Formats: sequence, structure tokens, C-alpha cells
Amino acid sequence: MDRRYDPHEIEARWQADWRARDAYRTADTSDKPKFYCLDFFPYPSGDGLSVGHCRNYVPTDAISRFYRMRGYNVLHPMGWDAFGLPAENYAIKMGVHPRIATEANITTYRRQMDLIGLSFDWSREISSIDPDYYRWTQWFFLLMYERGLAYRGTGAQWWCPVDKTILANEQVEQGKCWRCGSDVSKVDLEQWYFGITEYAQRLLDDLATINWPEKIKLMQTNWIGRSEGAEVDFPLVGRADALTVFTTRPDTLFGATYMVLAPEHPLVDGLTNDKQRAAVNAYQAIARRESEIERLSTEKEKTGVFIGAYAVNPVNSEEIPIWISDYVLMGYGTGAIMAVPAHDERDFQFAMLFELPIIEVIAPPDGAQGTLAEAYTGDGFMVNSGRFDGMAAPGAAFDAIVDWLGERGLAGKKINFKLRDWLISRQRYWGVPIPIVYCDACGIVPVPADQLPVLLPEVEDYQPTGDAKSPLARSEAFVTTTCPTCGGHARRETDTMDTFLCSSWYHLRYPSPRYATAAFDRAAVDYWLPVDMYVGGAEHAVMHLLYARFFTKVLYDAGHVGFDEPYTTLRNQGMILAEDGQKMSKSKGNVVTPDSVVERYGADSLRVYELFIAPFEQAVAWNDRGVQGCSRFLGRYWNFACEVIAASGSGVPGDEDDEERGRQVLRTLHKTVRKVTNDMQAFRFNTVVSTMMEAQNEIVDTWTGARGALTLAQWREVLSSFSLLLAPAAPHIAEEVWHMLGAGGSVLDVSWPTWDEELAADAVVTVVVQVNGKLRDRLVVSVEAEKDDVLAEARGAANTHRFLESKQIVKEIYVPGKLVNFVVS
RNA sequence: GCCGAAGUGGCGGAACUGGCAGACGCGCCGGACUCAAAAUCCGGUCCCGUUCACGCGGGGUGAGGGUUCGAUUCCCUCCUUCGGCACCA
Repeated sequence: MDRRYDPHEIEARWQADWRARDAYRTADTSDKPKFYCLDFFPYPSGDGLSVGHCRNYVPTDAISRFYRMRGYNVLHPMGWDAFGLPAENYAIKMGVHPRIATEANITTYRRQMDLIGLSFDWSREISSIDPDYYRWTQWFFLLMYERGLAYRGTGAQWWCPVDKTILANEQVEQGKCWRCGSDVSKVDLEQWYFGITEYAQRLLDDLATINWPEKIKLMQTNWIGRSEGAEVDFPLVGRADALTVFTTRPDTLFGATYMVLAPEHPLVDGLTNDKQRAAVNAYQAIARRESEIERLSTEKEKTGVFIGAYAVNPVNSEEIPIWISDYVLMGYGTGAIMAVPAHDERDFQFAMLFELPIIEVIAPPDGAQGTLAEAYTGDGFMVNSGRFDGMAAPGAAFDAIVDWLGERGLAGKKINFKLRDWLISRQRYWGVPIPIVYCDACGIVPVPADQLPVLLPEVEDYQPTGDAKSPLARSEAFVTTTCPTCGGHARRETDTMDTFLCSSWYHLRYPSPRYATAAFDRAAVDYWLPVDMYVGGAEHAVMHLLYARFFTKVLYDAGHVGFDEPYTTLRNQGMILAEDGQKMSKSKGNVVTPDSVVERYGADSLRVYELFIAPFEQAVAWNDRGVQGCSRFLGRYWNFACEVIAASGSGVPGDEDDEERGRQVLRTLHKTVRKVTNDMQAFRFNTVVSTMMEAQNEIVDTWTGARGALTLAQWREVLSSFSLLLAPAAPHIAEEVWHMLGAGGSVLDVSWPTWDEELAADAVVTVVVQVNGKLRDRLVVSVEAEKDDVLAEARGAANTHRFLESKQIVKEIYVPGKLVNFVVS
């Protein structure tokens, strides 16, 4: 039994054994409580996994194993979000079909995940590029369409004039095309949208019901951007209609001295007078071209043009001029604002530049009034506002003004959201075809569900065309079809779907991954969902996590699922940086792969270090020597295990001193079980490991120095419990030792150890003695010691005594088991 | 600019509810083993002062202030770093 710790031999052997036994197969049904532990749907990139990815997968694997040992039926699946641009761009460059490249990447991912001993149930593996999967992604599109949540709309899309292609947002860097570096502009395209804004309020409200990091909830809250205000009508001079604006400060209406429309506002053409037309048209053209490129510059000077028209301020009947400016966005509110320069920073800047009147209508609480050097946006009371003067604003004034105008039908309360509808069309090949046909006779016709999937055809050339269409548009065989309704001539939609659709429902597929008659088996989903523990990077705070919540609510409303939030608990792992503190990237050549670490130290050491490296959610730099430290920890565990197992006889009965050391070993063990259990549940993996290191140091010290402290049977019991605690983090070595101990079954299925509070309780405690808050002595006393005895002992303690001499004790603080503090004059 | 998070040894970090700051690991220093090195094992390691030494004293958790017998922990102001949003009326 004097074997050296050889992780490679042990890990290969047990991985083969677990595979042969199908040890990670999850039962579809069980009497046990369920626990669904899910990682974010990974995109299998060509670079394979780095140790940074393992920061996600190792902790969720440890948690899955932990819950399994605690008697849960655990679902811990893996699959691939395999559509997407990188594979398509690779295809354009290298001429390799995206499917070939993607499948090679998946093979690498799976190999690496097995290498580090992840306990995925591979029988449930899914891939978004599999027609048996994406036919249901298409089905979800139809569901949205049926429910009026999928619609055609015109939207601006980035366009590169050199590459003659539409670009996704992330392909535009600083207003330039990522590939050729030329300036991009926006073109209008008719595209498909999902009406996520209809769910804005519920997406906001239900954040209160889920256990997610506050940071993520806050980001979603800000993204949704609820804003309470009012819509107010400003009658147009010389016309019968009115201009409607949204404002959050109706209390400042008396200070509205001009109006501003977004340059693309539909009323601009009709309102512009002949004298201003040329200037207005020129401004519109510029605003359109520069679009968001110029808006990237933070402190851009305001621009705008007067259009030669006037509106009437409904509170005082003043006629005020109407301007256009790109600081008003068409996509928010009504695309028009009333400008109150005295109390809005943007309006103030604009008014100063174009010498428009500034009227102060809110005075600060201290009453100071006068010439404004900047806009006053705080609270106060109304002035220069006729009958409303003196009223607290916005406070009481908000309702008073809105109600007053509301009586004349000129205003009403209104809630706006920043959230926009979800543009799902992509002019790309490597995605899920949108299941729609355009019939010459019937118009837009959805492909019936029983005719799905609309298969993605093979094409020769992935290069996007110059006409803002997907490469699919060149495939006549794909495009030309018959109308499902009338059988007449029809053409298929050639855009594909945003890949975020694939990841919006994948968690529903794992419970019944091969289900052929629907996206999911309702009974399986009822059992497993919602996901109990969902783990991934914080970079998906608003996109994926918001879309998946939206999908779930739509499914709930349609009666397909019985819950309306998909992920009960969410955790974000921190990033792992390279040793130099920079982001790991292939181009910097500083990527550390799990393969290289496993080769040097083995999978268990890698796993332990991934847990130990830092608090779970915190970014941290990788350190190869740190893995070595974890490897040493496992090496000492191995040596200890071999010694205990090789030892013979019943142990030497110890003397009295040994007896106390034996009790101490058991105390440490029970404390460790308690702390490891609690910290695992709390995702404090770094202290799980450090606690075990501390415990092992103490246990092995006693084993080495005072073996008679426990009987051999007790030592084996200590080793056995300790091995179980180690199993989630380092399953291979734990399994090996478990078998060396001759215990039955696999360590994967043994019950998690429990602790005994009495055995974990300290017999004596160290009480610190302070004088005026400064540490002077330490006393070791029984936990049952009486207050008066402790105080007396404290007063007499050698060093303390020196500081009490010739002093008056004013106060004695006593915290049982912790400290004594003498306050002296 | 606005919103949010975080600042503790040479490094990663620990400290449960306001009660021994620096656990655990890395690194470094010294020692053992070795012809030597690696590996392994043992001891030391916040700073300053003092002592032959065991000790003892002072300072110390980004800076300054406050509350408290007592603050890494609570409150205020400021600085720095990171993340998000970026004319949303």
C-alpha cells in the first residue's frame, strides 16, 4: 500500500468505470426530491475550453454531486448552442461547411468536459443545430405568431457598403466594420420582431420572486427602464391636430418654451414651412447618416433646426416654436418632447446654443431664485406658474397639473419603458430558418406546425449578398415553395432567427430530450422545472436572461407550462484572467487549457484549485503554482489514506493526553462537516477547500504525532468521512480511497456525512482580555465557566493586571466565550 | 455624466450577527534528505520599536471624520479600480 499518488492512472480508471456503469444517468422519475442544476448553454468555439470556462463547470459539477449525495434526483445536462456567426465566418474564409466545423468543436468540448470529470448525463445531450431540436425552435416562433407577439416591422440595420453586408451589432466597432474598417451606416429593412415590450411590466415585477444576484436584477431593471410620466397634447398652430409629448415632469409645463421632434418624426414633413424646408431636409439627411456613430461621442454639441411651425402650450396658451434635433429619439415616448430649459440639462444646453427663452418655474426649497447657470433638476416649489405657484413639485404638482389638463382632454398619465421589441431576423445562413412563406395570394402565411422543420438547406456559398439578404435567398430550391393555405406560388422567408431563440427554451428540452411530438413532454417539465440552480457569466445579464424569462411567460400564458420564471436561483462565476492579469485570449497567447493542467497535475487538482482560487463570483488571475498547492493537498491526503489503510492491529491505547487529542480530532471532523455542508450550499467553494485543508493538517498531525489518540477503526472512520467531503471536489481520488477502504458502492452515491453538534462543540474557549479595547491577555476557560469567575481570572491575569494597577475600573464588558473588556479611567 | 460593486501582507484571499486582523494556499527565508538538483518533509514570514531570549509596547484592513467599551464589519465625505448604461425627456 505504499503507492505514490498517480492521478492519471486513478482518473482514467474511474472515468472508464463510471462510463461503463452509466453512472451519471439521471432517472426520469424518482421518489427523491429533484434538483435541476444547469450551466449556461455554451457556444462551442473553435478554441476549446480554457481554465476560465472550468470556473463555471467545476462548481456546478461539485454542487450536482453534493446534492446527489444528499439524496436528490439531480439533473445536470449539457448541450450546444451551435448556430452562430463564428462558424459561418470560418466557412466563408475556409470553405468548410459550418456543420463540419461546429461538430468538430463539439467533439473537443465533450472530450475536455470528460477529461475534467464532469458528471453530465450525456444521454440527454442536445444541439440547437439538430433538426429535431430546431423544429421546435420554429414551433416557438409559430406560437409567438399565433399570440400576436411576432410581427413584421421596419427597422434600421447596420450596413457595410464595402462588404455589402448587414452586420450584427457586435460586428460594428466604433462605428466601423470589424472586417474591412469602413464606416457603416444604417439601412431600413422589414424584419421580424417579438413583442417583448408587452411583457415589460411583468418582467420587472417578477424579479422580486427570483433568487438572482441583485446586480443582475438591477441591470434588468435599468434595461427595462420603467418611467412614470404623462402624455400632454400641444395643439398645433394653424391646424386641427396636436403634438403629443411624453414628460416625467408635467409640473414644469409653464417653463416649456419650445418643442423638439426627432428628425425622423412623421409630422416633420407636414409641419415644415417652405422657408425652412431646405435646412430641415439637410438636417434630416445628416442625422440619418451619422446616426449612432456620432452619438458615441460623449459630449457632443447639440444640433438642430427650427422647422417654421408653432404649437400652443396648453397651460398658458403661449405659442412656442417647434425644432428638430437628434437629441430626441424616435424610438422612445412619442418621438417628441416639450423643452423646459430651466429644468432639464439637455434642453438647457440647446436653449443656450440657439438663444431660446429660459423660464424658471421650479424654485429650490431654500427659495433661491435668479439667473440660472445650469438647469435645476431637483425638487422645489412652483413659481411663474399662475394658480399653481407655491405648490410642491414634482410632489403634489404632478397630479394637479395632469388632472387639470386631463379635464380638457389634453393630458393623461402614462408609463413608458426603455425596453424595445426584440428584433429576431438575421440576414445570415447559419441559423434557424424562420417558418414563414409569402404567398402571392394569401400574403404572410406561417408554415403549419406539422410541416416543421423547415430544413436549413445546403448551400455552396455562405458569402452574404449585396442586397441585405441572407445567403439562403440565392437558393431557388429553398425559396420557391407552395402556399400551405392555397397551394399557389409562394416564396420562403430567407432570414434566419437570432440564436438567442435557441437558448430561450433549451432548459425545457433536457427533461425529455428525444420527445418527438412536442418541444417537451409536459409531465417531464412539470417534474423538473423550473431550474433550481442556473450558473453562467454575468455578461448575459440582459439579453439571454431576459429573453428566456419572456419565453417562459408566453408559454405560461398559453398554458404550456405551470411556472412563469425559468430559473429560480442564478449565480454568476467570476472571470479567470491570465497570470499577467489580462484577459485570456488566443491572440495574446496567454490561454491556459484544462488539458495542460490535467497533464501536469491531474483533473482532481485542477478541480480543487478552480474551487479554491477565489470567491466564486470574483474575477481572479490564474496561478499555476496554486494548482500545485492543491496537488500537494491531495498528495498528503493520499499518503494519509494509504497509511491508515495499511496500518494493522487495533491501535495503541493512548494515555490521557492522547484521549483529549482524539476528542479534538473528532471535534474538528464534525466541525468540518458542518462548515463544508453550509459553505457548499452558500456557493462558498473557496472556504470549503480551505476548511478541508485546515482540518487535514490537524488530523494528519495527530495521526503522525499521536496515533494512539484514536483506535484504528476510528481513524478509518475519520478517513472515510473526510473522503466523502472531498468527493464533490475531487471525485476520482475520493472514489479510489473509498474503494481502498473496502466500503461498498460508489462514492458518488454514498450519503453525505452528517455532524453531531455535541461532538462539534468546543470544551474550552479562548477568551480575550482587553483594557480600554486593547488586547492584553488571553484566557482559556471552560465553555461552562461562570461570568464572575472569568472576570476574576481576567482581572488577575498577569499582563492585564499591569494595566489595571492604579486605575479605576469604570465598566466591565463580558461577552461569553469571546471577550472581557475593562474600561478604566 | 448616471447607476452599481469592490479596495485587507510580496500575491490569491480568511475573519459567521460589531468582539483575538491576516486562517488556508502561493511566494520568500532558514533547515532536513541528496554528490547535486527536483520532489518531499520541518520551522519562520504584516510593519516599527524593545529584549540575549520567552516576551512586551506601538502602529496597521484605500484616505479623513463619526457612532460605540470595542469598527475590516455600521454612518458621512473623499480617492482609486472594475462592471453596466450612455441625450430614454
